[in-house]
Amino acid sequence: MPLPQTEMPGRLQAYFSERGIRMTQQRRAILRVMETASKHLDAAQLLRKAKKLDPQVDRSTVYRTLRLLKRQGLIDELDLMHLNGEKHYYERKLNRDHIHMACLRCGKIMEFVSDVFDALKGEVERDCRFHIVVSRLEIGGYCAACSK
Amino acid sequence: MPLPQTEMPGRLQAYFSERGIRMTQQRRAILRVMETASKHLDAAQLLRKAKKLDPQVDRSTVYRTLRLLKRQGLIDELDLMHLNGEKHYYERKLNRDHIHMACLRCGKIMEFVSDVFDALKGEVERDCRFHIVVSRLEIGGYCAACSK
DNA sequence: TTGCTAGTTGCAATTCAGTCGCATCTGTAT
DNA sequence: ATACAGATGCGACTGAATTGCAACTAGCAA
Ligand SMILES: [Mn+2]
Ligand SMILES: [Mn+2]
Ligand SMILES: [Zn+2]
Ligand SMILES: [Zn+2]
Repeated sequence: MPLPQTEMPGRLQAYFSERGIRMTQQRRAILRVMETASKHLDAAQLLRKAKKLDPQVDRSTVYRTLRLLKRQGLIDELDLMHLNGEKHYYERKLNRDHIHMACLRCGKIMEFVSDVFDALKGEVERDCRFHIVVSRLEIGGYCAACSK
Repeated sequence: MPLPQTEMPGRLQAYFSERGIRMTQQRRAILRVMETASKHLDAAQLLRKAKKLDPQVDRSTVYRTLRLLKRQGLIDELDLMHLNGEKHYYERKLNRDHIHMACLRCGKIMEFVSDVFDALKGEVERDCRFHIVVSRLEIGGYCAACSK
């Protein structure tokens, strides 16, 4: 009978074992938060949520795990226009890349998936002979509600 | 006979007077550096260069002027994939937006202008009814030389 | 020219995000 | 069970950026 923590491993945990990356209590908590997060989290929010699953998680472990997840290409790092300080935000990398729009007035963050974006990346790879690993398109401006 | 500092005002200085923004010795130095910079500068580099024109320029004035230039839409702020610490980079906003690519191996920064990029921004404005003020597409990956 | 004043500056202290060194601990392979 | 590479917690630290405040000055009006 498997332990509760290892039941239904999320995709991030699955990647870790596939790639032979060591799993720890703290990483389990952090990965679970990243997996179930509904929105972009900064490191402090991630720490707070992870501590609820395992009070023993430390800030430096959060940062070290974020670095690992970035290196593995499992998460993306965002500025979200640094509307609120210099911190960065993180989200799971899903199948399809998306654009982020941040409203400079109300702070709302919107996401947008676009074939044109994919075409643009294809153009860069082809015309610049540049092998893309990670891409971030972040747009600042005014949302529909704030535009008028 | 005009003073040397006011001869041939650069475009940034011109914008300042057009918009009734006060001009100071320190701002003159900072604007001149931004105008003549051949590449993306971080705040510390900008400070060093500005000090050569006016040794009296202070770090906080550099940051305050950068904030002003950003608010006025005269410069863009970049991460350049934070390849070298958490600092940000700045460049004059020119007529045409461009994409930044950063090689994760050799650190080279490349720029790329693309109609597809412009089309993508058009799509965002139209489909999301989002009024774009500033946009940043930053790509990390491997340049042609480093790809093989 | 001369003052006036709102806006700007320098400075030092401060905040804040993120990193690091090291002793200790633990996941995993044997 | 044991060994040990690798991960962790802790606290100190770094580096980027901000701030409060007294002093200064650009730009304007008299
Ligand atoms: Mn997102
Ligand atoms: Mn950033
Ligand atoms: Zn809005
Ligand atoms: Zn390269």
